[in-house]
Amino acid sequence: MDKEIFLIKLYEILLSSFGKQNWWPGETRDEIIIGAVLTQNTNWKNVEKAISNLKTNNCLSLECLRNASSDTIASLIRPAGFYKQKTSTLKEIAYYFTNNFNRNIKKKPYKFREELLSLKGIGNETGDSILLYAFDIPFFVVDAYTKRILIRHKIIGNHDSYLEIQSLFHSFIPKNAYVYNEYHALMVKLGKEYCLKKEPKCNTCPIKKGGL
DNA sequence: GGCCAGGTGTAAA
DNA sequence: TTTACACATGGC
Repeated sequence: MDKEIFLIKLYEILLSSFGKQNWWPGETRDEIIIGAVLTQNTNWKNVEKAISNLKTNNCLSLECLRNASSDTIASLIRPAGFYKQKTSTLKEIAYYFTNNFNRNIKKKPYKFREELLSLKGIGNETGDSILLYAFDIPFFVVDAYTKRILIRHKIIGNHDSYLEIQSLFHSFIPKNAYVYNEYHALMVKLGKEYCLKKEPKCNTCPIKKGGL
C-alpha cells in the first residue's frame, strides 16, 4: 500500500477504534518533562510510582530536582528503573531549563531540539516527547511500537533510522501538534492492547495481519 | 523463572 | 557505521 495512504488510514482506524487519548498524562509542563525521562524503556506503571514518590515529597518540579541531592532523587525514582542514569539525566535537564533555557528558543524548533539532544540521557524519542507534549511543537515521536507496526506492514525496512521514520510522518501527516500527539498516543495504546507484541493477540485488535 | 516495558550511551568490531 | 551490551525495577 502507498505509504501516505497507509499512515493516514492507520490514524483514522486507531482514532475510531480507541478514541482520543488526551496525552500526556501529566498535570504540569515539568511533570511531562520528568515523565518523558522516567518512561525510558520502562513500564508506565513503574513511572507512576516514581512520580507519586516525587509528588509526595514535593519534588515533582525541575526547580526541586535541580536543588535536591542525587541520592534523594535516586531513592524516589527507583521504581522506574535505571534510576542512577535517570537521576543524572533529570539533573541535566533541570539545570538546562532552570538556568540556561532561553525561552526564545521555542521559536527555533530545530535549535531547541538540538539543545535537548545535546543533554546526556536525552535521545531522539525523549527529546521529541518533550517538544511535542510539553511544548506543543510538532515533532512526531517514533517509538518501538511505531517501528514494529511499520515494519510488519512493509512501510519501512528493518534498519531505517529514527529520523527517516519520523520524516515519513512529517511528509505525509500535516505538521500539527494535536494530530501528532494523538497519533503517537494511539500507537502506544495499540501496543498496550497486545497488538504489537512478539506474539500478537489480535482478537480484539483493529489492525489485521493482511493490511488495514 | 523468563520476558517485557512509551530508550540511551558507550565501546568494540 | 553497525552491533552488542549495560543500565534496573516491577508486572504477568
